[in-house]
Order: sequence, then structure tokens, then C-alpha cells
Amino acid sequence: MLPNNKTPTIIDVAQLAGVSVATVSRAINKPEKVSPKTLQRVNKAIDDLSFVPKAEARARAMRHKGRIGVITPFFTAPSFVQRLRGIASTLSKENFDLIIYTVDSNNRLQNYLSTLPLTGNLDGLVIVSLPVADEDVQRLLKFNLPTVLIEFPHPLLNSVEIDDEGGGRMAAEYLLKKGHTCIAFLGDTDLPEYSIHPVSLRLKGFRTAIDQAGYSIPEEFVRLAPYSQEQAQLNARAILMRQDAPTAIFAATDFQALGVIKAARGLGINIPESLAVIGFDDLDMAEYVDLTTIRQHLDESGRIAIELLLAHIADPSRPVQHINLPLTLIERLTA
Amino acid sequence: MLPNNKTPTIIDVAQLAGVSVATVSRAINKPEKVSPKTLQRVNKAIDDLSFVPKAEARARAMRHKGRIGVITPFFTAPSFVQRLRGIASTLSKENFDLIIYTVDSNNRLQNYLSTLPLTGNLDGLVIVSLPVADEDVQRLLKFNLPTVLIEFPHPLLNSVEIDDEGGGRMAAEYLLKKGHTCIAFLGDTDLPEYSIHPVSLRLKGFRTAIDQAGYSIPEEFVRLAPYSQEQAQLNARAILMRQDAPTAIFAATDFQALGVIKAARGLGINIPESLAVIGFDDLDMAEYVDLTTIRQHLDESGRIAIELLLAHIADPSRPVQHINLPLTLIERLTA
DNA sequence: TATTATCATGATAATGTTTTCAAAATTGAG
DNA sequence: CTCAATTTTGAAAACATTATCATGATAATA
Repeated sequence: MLPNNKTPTIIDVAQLAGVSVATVSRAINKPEKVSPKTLQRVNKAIDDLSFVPKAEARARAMRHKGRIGVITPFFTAPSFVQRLRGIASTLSKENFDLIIYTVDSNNRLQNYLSTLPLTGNLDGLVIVSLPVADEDVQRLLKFNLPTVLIEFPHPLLNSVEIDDEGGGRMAAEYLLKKGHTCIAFLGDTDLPEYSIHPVSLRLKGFRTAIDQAGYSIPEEFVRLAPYSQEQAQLNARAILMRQDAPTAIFAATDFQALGVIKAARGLGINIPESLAVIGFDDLDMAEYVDLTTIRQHLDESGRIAIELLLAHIADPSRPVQHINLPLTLIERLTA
Repeated sequence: MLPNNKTPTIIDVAQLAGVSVATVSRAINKPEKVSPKTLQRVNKAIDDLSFVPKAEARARAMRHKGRIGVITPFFTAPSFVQRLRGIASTLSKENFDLIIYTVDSNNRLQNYLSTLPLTGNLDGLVIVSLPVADEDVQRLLKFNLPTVLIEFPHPLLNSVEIDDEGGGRMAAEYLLKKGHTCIAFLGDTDLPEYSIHPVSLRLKGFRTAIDQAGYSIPEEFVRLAPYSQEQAQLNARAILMRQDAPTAIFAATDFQALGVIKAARGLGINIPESLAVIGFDDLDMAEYVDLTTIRQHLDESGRIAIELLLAHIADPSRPVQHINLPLTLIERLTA
């Protein structure tokens, strides 16, 4: 078709389309920055010439790689999804590729943490709801891969955190204010040994507030069960069938609060009349089922994490930041 | 060693070794052309800086890409998340990176579709619940980027589909069997003009089955509202407040079924005694709220799509496949 | 010792793409 | 219809490396 026998370059495309090379480059990499009309012309030229950008040259000219990695627990839990949503939406505006690394075992996390910084084709990393060990932190720093942690903080890395302990306290105070004194706690047990578990903190704050009010939670009323609906439901059922059943339950997670609600429904217990239920997270579904809960801004946490990360990529000398997101009590119909 | 916080270039190495960049380049690529003495100096400098020729490293990294892209609507809707979950879990076993491209406008979809085949450096692409135009299909084929479509099929590309029309029929038959004759339909309206909307198909199958049974759905009982809980709730409320309110509602989506349930609860209507509600999808949350629904295997669809994709990457000459996933009626407590 | 052949080296051009910055074109407000 | 604001565009610089070619150093020969 055109200047032939050599593989076409961006210049050929530009000529054929009657635009500058810059415009062609933009059409390929940031199509939204070029007018639809020219975009179409350029695309046509690209197709006509079967032009493929040369990876080598591309890598050379590129100042950044345009890729952000996110390590997240294998996403069964809705809360990860919501954080991810915040991340994805912020990132897509910024023209970064989003690479998801799902972790289903501690082993795999280790794998990622030891290889990712090395292969070095990431501009930055977000680690969601996973504790990272000191030596891994060191490695991240050594290969200066900008990193932001969500939910499990570390002093040497940027993080977006919430005040779990305060959240527990909020839940306790709310229930106390409503007149409850016989209260149970339902949490989960996926505790990595080498880090503080957010749920433990929630329990701690919760318990402290109740103690300070002059009451207490009997040991049998603190149940830790694997993170699943059925388990939560079973545990709630066990508690609710006792003679001395509590009048309120604080579930460390909305997800588990749903289990509690189902258990109550199964036993014919009215909510909120006979049993108050309060959750934690404010998942999308909390609204669907009118669950009273402590809201942590999940989407927001993702957004903030990305903004923090991008700022640190732009200016690596920026000091480490720890951002604390506020919690809000959302009063709905279950407590 | 060297103070920069930027990754070292060949220039840094040259400086440290006290030679020219040309010599460093030679030392790396044609060591026999440089004197043993300088070679040693250069190698030392390279080690000290842990220098990796950038472009080369990148080119290498790109040769074996190990990357699968997924284009998905900006994921508010739970059903995308569940498909994604199937995709992610299958992929992580296979050691492929998962790149997520979220689409929030038709425009952006276009961008991805024209750009990705060129520079995406992808081994394969999965497009979830988005219709792709003929010319884009052509481009994908031309640059032979193996692709699998989920939910919106195209004759020339592999796809994983479900029988929406049959699903509608199933819902109708179930409700008819339960003795309902006055039935409403609630769907959403995000219809891309250049493709068949799954929800329309569900309605079609639903209506046909009811017609065949000798009944019919009055026009006022077919409501299409934007995909959101509130809208669904509002519309359901409007229908339920009529004199001639239906005794059953088929929601084209579990998500919207939840809106119906809330509306009913708000009006003091008992489910399933006074109103049967049946959904479509079998989202996670369907189980939490005991929703009777038509199950399409969302996680499974993701898994199958990836398997299909990998098979086609391994053997590009494989003929195009269209896989149809079965639907199952899941009877729970709402109908 | 003078001359040439050989070899290691460095300065510089070339590579194909992206990015920057300022100019040009378009849109919006009054 | 004008002027400001915004968007789109092109020229040129930047990017990290390799290739080319001239130069200086060294070794070999007469």
C-alpha cells in the first residue's frame, strides 16, 4: 500500500492519516484525548497498514509503565470487592492498567511479594486487607516499589486505615444508649498470627466501652467463627437459643450480621423488637436489608489508596503517610 | 550504591566504570570485543548498581506475556463481580496476570477495543456483558487476539451464553404452576441500541409462556426502570398499590427482586403468601434473603470463559465455540 | 627507529515511540 | 459577534540503547 517492504512505523501511519506522529501516538495510548474524527482516521490508517507499535521503542520512550498492581484476598468477601471498585474507578480515570493478584493462601502472598518488586514492571502496588511481614516490607523499600496498604498498616509503608477499636466502641455505645445490657459479639477467626486482626480490635473497643459502662460480656457471648454465612448463622443460633439469650448482637462484619438475622428469623425472633443487630462495614447489601451498621467507606478507601499511591509515584521523596478514614454509624432498621 | 532514586541506566554504569556508554553496551552484548580489564570493571559496576538493561528487560517481559485482559462494565452490579470471581480463581491457578479494564461509557469501551489489540500486550481477552460491534470484532480477529465473550455473543467470536429466553419461560411456568395468573415483570433499561438486551429476551420468553398458557401480561405490568434498587422499589410499589395488583412479580434480576421485596415489606404485603417474587441470576445475596430465582452459574461462566480462552490461545486454529450454560430454578422462600 | 597493521575505545548518529509545550482550533458566555 | 476558556494538534525534545566510524594506543615488522 504505502512505502513498502519495511514494517510500517508510526510515521507512515501519521502520513497516511494526514496527522502528526504525536497524534497517532495519542490515538493509540490516550484515545480520549483526540477528537473522534481524527481518531477514526488514524484507526483506519493503522488498520490499513496493519501497524503494530514496536515494543522495544515503546518501552524506551515510556517514562512510566502505566501499571498498578493490587494484591487482594481471593475475593469472596464483598468488602474487598467494594474497595476494589473504588480502586478501579479511580485508576481508570488515570489511564493506568489495573493488575489483580488474588491471594488464596499465605504461600501465594509470599510468592507475589517476593517476585513482584523484582520483575519491576509495576509502577506501584496496593495491598488490600493483608498483613505484610517486615522482611517483605524491606524488600519493597529496597526495590523502591511505591506501596499503599489498606486495612493492615505498617509503620514504614503508606496506608489507609480505619479506627477499628473506635468502631467497636461506637457500636457498644449505641447499643447501651438503646438500653441493651446483655450483648453478644460475633466475629471471625481468620487471624494471621503475625499481625493484629481488625476484628480483634473491634472486639477490644466494644468490650472496653461496655466494661466502662459497668456491664460486661460473658465469655460465652463472644463467638469467633470462620468467615461464612452459615457459620455465623450457626453461632448466632446457638447463642439465641440459650435461656439467657442476649438482647443485642454486634457482628464484626455485615456479612456475618446477615447470618445473625437469618438465625433470628429462623427462631421467630423479631428484629429489632426482641433482638437488636448491628453490623460493621456498610456493604451495599446492608442497605438492601436495612441493617444498622458502622460504616467504613470502602469505596472511598480504594480511591484514597490510589490517590496516595499516585502521589508517591510522582514524588518518591514524599514522606510515608498514614491516612485514617472516619467511621459513621448508620442507623437503619435492625437496631 | 549510586544515590539516584531512579532506576540506573547504562549511563550510570558507564560513569561508575569510567568508560563510555558504548563500551558498556559492548561489554554486555559482545564481550569479546572489549579488553578483559575493562570488561571486569564494567561488570563490577553493573553488579554494584544491579543494573538491568531496561528496554531489553521489557522486551523480554513482553515476549512471554502471561497476561489476560478482562473488559467489564464498571462493576457496581454484583453479577459482574461473581463472574469476575470465577475468572480470577481460574486464572490464578494458571499463572496468568489478570488485567481489569472497567468500562463506564460506551466511549471507553471503544477505546479499549481499538487500543488493546495493539498495545495491550495481552495473550487473550474476555469481554463481560458488553456488546461488541462488528468492526471491533474484525479488528480483534485481524490482530488475532483470542477473545471470549460472556453474555453478549457474536457469531465470529467464542462465547459463553445463557438461554435468557428459556429462563423467562422457566419463571413463567413456575409461577403458573403455582396458580398465579396475574403477573408483573420488572426489568431494566440499560439497552445498548446495537445489540439484543438479555433482559428483553427474558421478558420475551416469559411473556410467550404466559400467553401460551392462555393468560397475558397487561402492558402496565411490564415496567422497565434503570438498574438500581431504588428504581426497582419505586416501580414495584407503584404496581403493588394498584387495585388490581398482581399476585406475582418476575424481576429480571435478583438485584431488582430485592427492590420488589423491600417495596412489598414497606406496604405490609406478605411474601410469599400475598405476593410471589422470583428473580434471575442467583447472586450470593439471593441466598441470604432466601430469594427464589433462576440460577445462572455466574462464577462458572467466568471459569468456562477462561478455559475456553486458554484452549484457544494454546491452539489458535481451534474453531469458534459458543458454549451455552444451563439454567436452574432455585426454589427458596419468596415464591 | 619508522611504518604499518591491529585493536580497544569514545563521540555521535540513529532508532521508533512518548511526552511536553505552545500554537491553533473550537466551544461557550456575554 | 467578540473574547475567554477549553480542547485538539503538531514540532521538537526526551528516552535508553545499539551501530558506525574515526581516533588513539599498542604491537609487529623492516
